[in-house]
Amino acid sequence: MTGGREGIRLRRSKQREVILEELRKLKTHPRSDELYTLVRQRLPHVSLGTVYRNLDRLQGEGTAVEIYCGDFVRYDGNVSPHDHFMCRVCRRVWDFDARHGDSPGVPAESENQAGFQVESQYTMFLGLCPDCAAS
Amino acid sequence: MTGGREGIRLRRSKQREVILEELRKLKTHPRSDELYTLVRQRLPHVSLGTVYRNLDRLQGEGTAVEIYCGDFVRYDGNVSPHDHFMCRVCRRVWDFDARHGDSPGVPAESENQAGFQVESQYTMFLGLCPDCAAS
DNA sequence: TTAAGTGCAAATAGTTTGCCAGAGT
DNA sequence: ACTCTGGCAAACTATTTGCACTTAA
Repeated sequence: MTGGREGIRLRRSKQREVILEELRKLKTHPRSDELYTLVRQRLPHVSLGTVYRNLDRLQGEGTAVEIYCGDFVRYDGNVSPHDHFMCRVCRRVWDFDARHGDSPGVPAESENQAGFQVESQYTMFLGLCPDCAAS
Repeated sequence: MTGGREGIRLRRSKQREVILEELRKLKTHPRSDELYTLVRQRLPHVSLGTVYRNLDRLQGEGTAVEIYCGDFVRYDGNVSPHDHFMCRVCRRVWDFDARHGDSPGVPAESENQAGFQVESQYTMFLGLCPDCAAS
């Protein structure tokens, strides 16, 4: 198993490479349009559609993570399990460490609840960021 | 403090009442259009805009909770802290109990991280629901 | 050579909003 | 009466998609 779908030979592309590089550079969990602006500085002719198509593919491969923020989606190049804080005012997202030593929040024991197969999980903390709390 | 904004005298309305009743009847965390369909069975002339306006208001008052599912928002009439499971295939959402006795997932100790004020939190579990796992 | 990937623009779809009529206090 | 609230439809905006052209392999 290579992980790809049957019968489809995947190719690399400069665009996808740059998109992933720029995403990984950031700690800010950018929106698609923010990433689009950055990528365009290196590839002036990329289209927003290409950014969306590749982000969708990266997340399908497990190389990027989508963070749903209500009005839009933010992207995270850090795939390792970690949690997020979202400011209810400016809607920006930060990494947030709230895990205890004994893996809290893990589904009750080993078995899944009533046949639900948990593949991943995340905790979202909501509140005010330092900037918005100050104003 | 009544919780309302200054200078605005809030009124009750039949529409909002019915919307909240229908929302609370459900365990299914409906989308706006699903709720719209239900409410229209009791109030045939409600508009989708009214449903949105009232759901927004209910969540602003803390009477309902928005669950971001990517393409759309789901609503939950259960305001008490609890977690959710979302099926990655059908995108439906269920309540999910994964909390331990010692309040896991709470931000590190009493103080907030670097000035971030946590007001609420939730954990989302992602995976396959029994229905989609079977197919 | 061949089909995956892209650029572009138009289309989609969930949600929001302006406006005026209607209703709660 | 005063003004919050709703109905309706148009507007908005993030995202998706069709199509012809490029390009990796």
